[in-house]
Amino acid sequence: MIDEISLKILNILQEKARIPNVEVARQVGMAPSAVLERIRKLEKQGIIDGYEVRLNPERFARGFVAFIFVKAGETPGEIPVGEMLARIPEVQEVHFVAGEDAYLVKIRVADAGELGNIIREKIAQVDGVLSTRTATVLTTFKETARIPIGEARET
Amino acid sequence: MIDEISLKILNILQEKARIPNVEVARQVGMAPSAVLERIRKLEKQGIIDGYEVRLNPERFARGFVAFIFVKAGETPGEIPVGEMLARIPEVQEVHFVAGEDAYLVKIRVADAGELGNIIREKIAQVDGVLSTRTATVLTTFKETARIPIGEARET
DNA sequence: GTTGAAAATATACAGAC
DNA sequence: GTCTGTATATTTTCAAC
Repeated sequence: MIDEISLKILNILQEKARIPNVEVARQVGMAPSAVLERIRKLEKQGIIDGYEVRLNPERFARGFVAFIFVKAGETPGEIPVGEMLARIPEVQEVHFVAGEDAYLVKIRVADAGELGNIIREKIAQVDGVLSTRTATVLTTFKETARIPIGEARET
Repeated sequence: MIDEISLKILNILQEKARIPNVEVARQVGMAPSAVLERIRKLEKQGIIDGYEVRLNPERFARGFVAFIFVKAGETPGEIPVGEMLARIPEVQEVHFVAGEDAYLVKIRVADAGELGNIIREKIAQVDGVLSTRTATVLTTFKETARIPIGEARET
């Protein structure tokens, strides 16, 4: 479904998404129009989901990362706790994890103080939340949304 | 350090990073050249870190997410466990978290089987790794690297 | 920051494979 | 169906203000 050339194009875009089309064409050795057509098709097929700018969190007072396990006892018929948590702007990720009826929440804030405020004022207030357990991050070694492609694992 | 106009530009780019410059200029009501100059400056200042294409993980057999707590007893003088974990391609995030001498690892794989393989063959093999505890994700409610800007929180 | 013109790039399209 | 090559439209770049 995805051939070698498209994989190469995707790899180039993963490296540097704002690269001009002609440059991509040069790197894969094809005419720009052909590359453009492929990219448009990858977008329409939903293989390319979109393009994002990556901002430096430190520069926006968002350098402090924490993961919070949120235990919830859902009440049927209401908005799921996960959706309520997702609406908090500082929250970047909300996953429901197996095994303990809990959500795992990734959050980015300025410092420990702000973290405490949000847990108390926003997370604990969500209907159905029973308890939270927080793990604050001291050092980040890797943080990317990139997925390795090229080993012919396409579906 | 960042004024209203640059914030607006960043918000537009966060919405849709591959938008043409002239379109950004239209939206902020300035000349394209001025917008370009601002963007270049934001890039040089490291406020804009880069641009990324967002690929659909499902289409690359990477729809299964898990978080793994990796307990480690570091041996001084060697490569930190966190760095070794970061080198595993399927691993998207590695954080050292406070309180339990443990790393929190986010990983994307095809399925539970592949997860088991990687834990056994790659993670458990890293020098200094003592034990792992895995939480597999059943549902993801939110997953973004976007940080809310605009509330004048800039540093 | 703006304008305006030159250069580069993106897009659409016709024809070859 | 995908590629190349060409034309046309749009955007980027850069100098002058």
